Amino acid sequence: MEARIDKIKQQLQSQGYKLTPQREATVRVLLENEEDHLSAEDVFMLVKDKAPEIGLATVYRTLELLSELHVVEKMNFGDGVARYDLRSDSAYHHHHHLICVKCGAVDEIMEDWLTPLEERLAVEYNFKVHDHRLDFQGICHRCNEKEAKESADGK
Amino acid sequence: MEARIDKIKQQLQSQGYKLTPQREATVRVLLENEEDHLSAEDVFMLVKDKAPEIGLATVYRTLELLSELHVVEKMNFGDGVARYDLRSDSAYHHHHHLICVKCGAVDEIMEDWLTPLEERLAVEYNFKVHDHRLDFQGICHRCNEKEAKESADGK
DNA sequence: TTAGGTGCAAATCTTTTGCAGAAAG
DNA sequence: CTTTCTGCAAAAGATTTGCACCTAA
Repeated sequence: MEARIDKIKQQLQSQGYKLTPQREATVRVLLENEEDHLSAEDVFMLVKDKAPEIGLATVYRTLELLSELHVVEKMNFGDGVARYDLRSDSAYHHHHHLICVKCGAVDEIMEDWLTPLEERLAVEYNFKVHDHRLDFQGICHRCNEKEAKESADGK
Repeated sequence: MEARIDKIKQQLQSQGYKLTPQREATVRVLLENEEDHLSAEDVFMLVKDKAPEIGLATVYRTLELLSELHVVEKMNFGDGVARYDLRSDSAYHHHHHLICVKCGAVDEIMEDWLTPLEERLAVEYNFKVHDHRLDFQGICHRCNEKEAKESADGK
């Protein structure tokens, strides 16, 4: 974890930015919640535990900055708030979501399924892909299992 | 076009809703601009030509209603506004976007590339897919061609 | 006549910005 | 010192809501 923070510090410094205590606290929250897709408000509340004096505007500014540096990915699931995800090297470009319409959970899958499609896009549409995003809406394995269990119980 | 409006009228009526003049004007704007991905504000301004007395709130309410009925698809490209797309039967479920990071254009491709992946999701992740969304960010064919031309001109 | 619809204005919610002071090199 | 950063409060934008009136079965 410290190694990853150091790396982000270097990324910031190479562009003339500082890793201030507020930014570090924000990054730590993202690191500690890598599984989730936190909104700015979520991050703000978690950061407040570490640094109670921080302002929401600073969180927004930090997330925006990290987003520009491609340290986090800013995304939008259509619920009116932007969500932010730490972008580990291996996740880069191979990062899809399974969004459960029943319980709201967002799971990630890290397989790289789209490279062949991107090649087709270049050839057939003359479109040079920089990045992509693939989300599936449906019923997650937890809800499927729960339902299977309930109907087995004769419910 | 009238046939499609009739169909939407039936969809509304089957749920107890009416196709009012305002709603019809809104649907017509969507039909006439099927290639685009209009924001609520865009729709509002276009609808005003047909029905100047309409209010923005009505447009929002109409788009929301049509969205619930799956007549339009509400989506979000990360620029802070929701965009709405008429959902033709054939487009249903096979509707991907090519978003140009240079000029901002959003093109659509209608191929069905994901069915095999959805089968894998069901088997490997026990995830039952209802819908999906696939967006590519990159450079569109227009920008690619323009750039090719400019470098050919020795620019 | 009754439920559904509408326009308007006000309210709400997320995100951004201006500014004066604080921190870091 | 000078640039970058911060917190606060205000502003901005998109969307939603309350309400009184309207309209069609």
